[in-house]
Amino acid sequence: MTASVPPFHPGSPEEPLGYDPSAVEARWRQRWVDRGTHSVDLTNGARPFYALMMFPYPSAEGLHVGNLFAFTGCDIYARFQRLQGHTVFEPLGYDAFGIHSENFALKVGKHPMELIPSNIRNFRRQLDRAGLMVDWGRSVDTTDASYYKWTQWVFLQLYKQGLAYKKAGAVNWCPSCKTVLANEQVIAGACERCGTMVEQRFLEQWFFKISDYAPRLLTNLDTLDWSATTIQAQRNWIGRSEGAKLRFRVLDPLTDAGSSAVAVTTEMRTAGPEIEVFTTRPDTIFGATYLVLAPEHPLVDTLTTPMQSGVVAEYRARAAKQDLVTRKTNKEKTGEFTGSYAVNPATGEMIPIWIADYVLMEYGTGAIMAVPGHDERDFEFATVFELPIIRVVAGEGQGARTPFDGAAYTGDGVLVNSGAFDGVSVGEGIAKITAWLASKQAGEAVTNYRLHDWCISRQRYWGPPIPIIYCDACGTVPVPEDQLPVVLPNIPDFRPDDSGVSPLARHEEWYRVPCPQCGQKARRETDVSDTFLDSAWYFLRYPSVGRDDVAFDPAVTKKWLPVTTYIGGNEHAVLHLLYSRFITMVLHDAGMLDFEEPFTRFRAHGLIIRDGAKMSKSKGNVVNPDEYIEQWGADAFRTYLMFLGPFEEGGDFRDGGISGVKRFLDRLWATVRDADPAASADPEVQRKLHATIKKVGEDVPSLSYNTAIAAMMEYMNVLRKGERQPARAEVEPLVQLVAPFAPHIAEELWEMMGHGTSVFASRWPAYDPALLESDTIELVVQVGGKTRGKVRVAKDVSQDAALAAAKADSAIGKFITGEPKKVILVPGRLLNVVV
RNA sequence: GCGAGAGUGGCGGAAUUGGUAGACGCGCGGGACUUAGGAUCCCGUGCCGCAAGGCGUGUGGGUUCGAGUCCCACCUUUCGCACCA
Repeated sequence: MTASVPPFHPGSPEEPLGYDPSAVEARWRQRWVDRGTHSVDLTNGARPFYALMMFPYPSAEGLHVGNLFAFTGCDIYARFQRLQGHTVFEPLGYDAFGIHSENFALKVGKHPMELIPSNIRNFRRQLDRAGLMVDWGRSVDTTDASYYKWTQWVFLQLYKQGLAYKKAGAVNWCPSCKTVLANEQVIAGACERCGTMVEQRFLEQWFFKISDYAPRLLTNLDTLDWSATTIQAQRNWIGRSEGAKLRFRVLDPLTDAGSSAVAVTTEMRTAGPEIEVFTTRPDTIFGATYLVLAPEHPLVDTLTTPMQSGVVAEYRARAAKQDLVTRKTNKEKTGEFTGSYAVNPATGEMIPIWIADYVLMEYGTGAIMAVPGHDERDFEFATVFELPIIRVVAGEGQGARTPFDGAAYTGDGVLVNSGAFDGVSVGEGIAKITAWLASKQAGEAVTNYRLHDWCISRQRYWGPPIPIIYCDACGTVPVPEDQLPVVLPNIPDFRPDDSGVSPLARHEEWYRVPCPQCGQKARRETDVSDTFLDSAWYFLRYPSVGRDDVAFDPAVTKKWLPVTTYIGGNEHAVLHLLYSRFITMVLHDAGMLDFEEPFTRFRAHGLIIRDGAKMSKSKGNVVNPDEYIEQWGADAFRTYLMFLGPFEEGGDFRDGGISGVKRFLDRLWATVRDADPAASADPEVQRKLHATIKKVGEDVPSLSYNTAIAAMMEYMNVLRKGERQPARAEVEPLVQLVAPFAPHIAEELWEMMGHGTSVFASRWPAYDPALLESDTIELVVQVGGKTRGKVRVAKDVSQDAALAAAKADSAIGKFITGEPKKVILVPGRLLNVVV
């Protein structure tokens, strides 16, 4: 915690008599616990409202302002809903497994099992201090066996449905650290910790078949009340694209090897295999002059001719050695010819088959038909290797022979050099050519998704062991549900080694177990699961915390789920939210949930920045919430965070700004203290009060916290204008409006005004629409579109009367020269006189 | 490159269906109370100008009685995805 001390002025700011935030806040923290204010009756609570926030990773650094910003925003929303008469369930827990904790533990030389509990204690202290309405009786800690028992159970449900399977997948491997790395840990092809160049390894991994759910995950998005940016991100990630799968017949490599002069005709019968490609542009098939397979494509061995086998093997080895990130970033085209040819089903011509790393095994079929005339990447490749480029689409002003000007033409147009399809538009051509090729058994229309299966294996220590046992006789056997949890053993040597498998694989005493089916010697799966699995179902657990016999109780789940409102960061727009939706759908399909979308409403909050940059230790601009809360109180800090800017966009943290919010709370305190209990409300003040109740009541549910606070400040200025003495009736509702933002002081003031129960047991004040308007208004007068002044007139003034009033006003009248050409009256707003 | 968003005072940010641009707060200036003020309270504060007035929402056009808001072109910038065929 260096360089994070904000430049406070020495000495505490002076507070109005009696207002000591730390004393007030301590008192109410205790009362809330004593009175059980935040523990919810899940069985009988009326009008259930599940307010969810994204649970934090309990780091050793402690709570980040970003966390507090998100939690406060959620808490305000939840407290507001409570004042609306809902029974609000606001749980919070800890997402404490994963590579972050593990790496940190390795760095400081402590064991995560010792580190995490102390981090959690510190988090809990900070969270309590912030005044959140959290029901701590129902918290979760993903690293606790009572929780991950059910995470393992979730895995088994997927396994049962055939949605969990094992296959070899590519991972990043650091040969120096001897460990698997996540893509984010690879910086420019090197390991982020030691700088060694990272390689690719193929390891057997467990996957979840989320790709089966791609169409549903996509179409359901239309039914969700979510932030538009989040929906968009999911759409892009799922990446639906329509096109065709086309089959290219391969010429027999043995027959044709080395005889490039052979005349190939469509009549030539060959016994070779077929290559399937995916394309979104089947209309351009007449321009497909070669095929490209991913280096990892299973057909490469069969296709490679003896003459080419040396260079191909070398190229494949190089591609395999390269890490995944660099391969996808490096755009220079490389590749090798396999020596084989295929037949273009449209032209009947012989085209060469290449391999190149710009074709990815994980997308489509791992093979493409290259149309260099109309695809930029293929154009680059064809240029490098001098392959033929044919025009098959002509845009405006182009013809069949228009040369390419150093680039592919990817625009719209009509087909040319395409036999019977010449003159057909691109759009029509896609459908017609697909149908034509389908009639020749050479392909069919398909929809492809970018989303690929979710790899959940981690060759690491700090996670829930995957509940699988391998038996020589019975094969892969799931751990029976009644034998869960598979407890993660406390081992001192949890550092990964060069074996490429989890540290647990070094512990024979742990992984040697009898087969649950036959009793013979067997071994446990030694990989642990991805942290995203822990968080993909935690919201199902909260209401059922304490139940050791089920993951989630059907009755309580039916009452409380799906989540009413989820508020969280858009950094989880894709993975966490998508995985949660997937797991929910799977459990729904298994008949365990009666809904298939877990989060009815989701809102993404913005990011807090400071000095124009994201807060980070390396930039030295991190704010320590403890110091601010100590200095200003949690109420002021909460309100200030919300006042920085629009909640959904984030804000710029400036040290000086909090004083304005604190002053507002001080004035609120003084106003209650000085209020005259007997006086009746001043009509003008009351009008403003009702306008404020309306405004705040509209702004809070739309998360416009900054403008809600501004409105309350504005009201305070009216209330105390010229040091007037306030009437109690004028300030009492304001205390209720402030309550969601600054709950401690609101409780204290509510009590000071003689209420025996919590302000949160009161109901949100109502406003009287009749009080909002007065009989006269200030009408803005423009002359020729320029504002010249304003006149006070009756609310429903006629145009003529308004014009007369404007002329009568000397400051305005002098601009009205001659007879007006046109007069526009916007009732209640303005008058524009055109001269 | 693709997708989504954002450009408004010294600063963070407000602005209903197109209808007083700059709410609210910070900062700054003046005053009151004070031994004192970095506390509190009051008043002021977009820019130019003594004033009348003029000019102002990234740039250039357009629509309109009237544009921060709508349309066209462009510039800058943030975030996400990125050789996705």
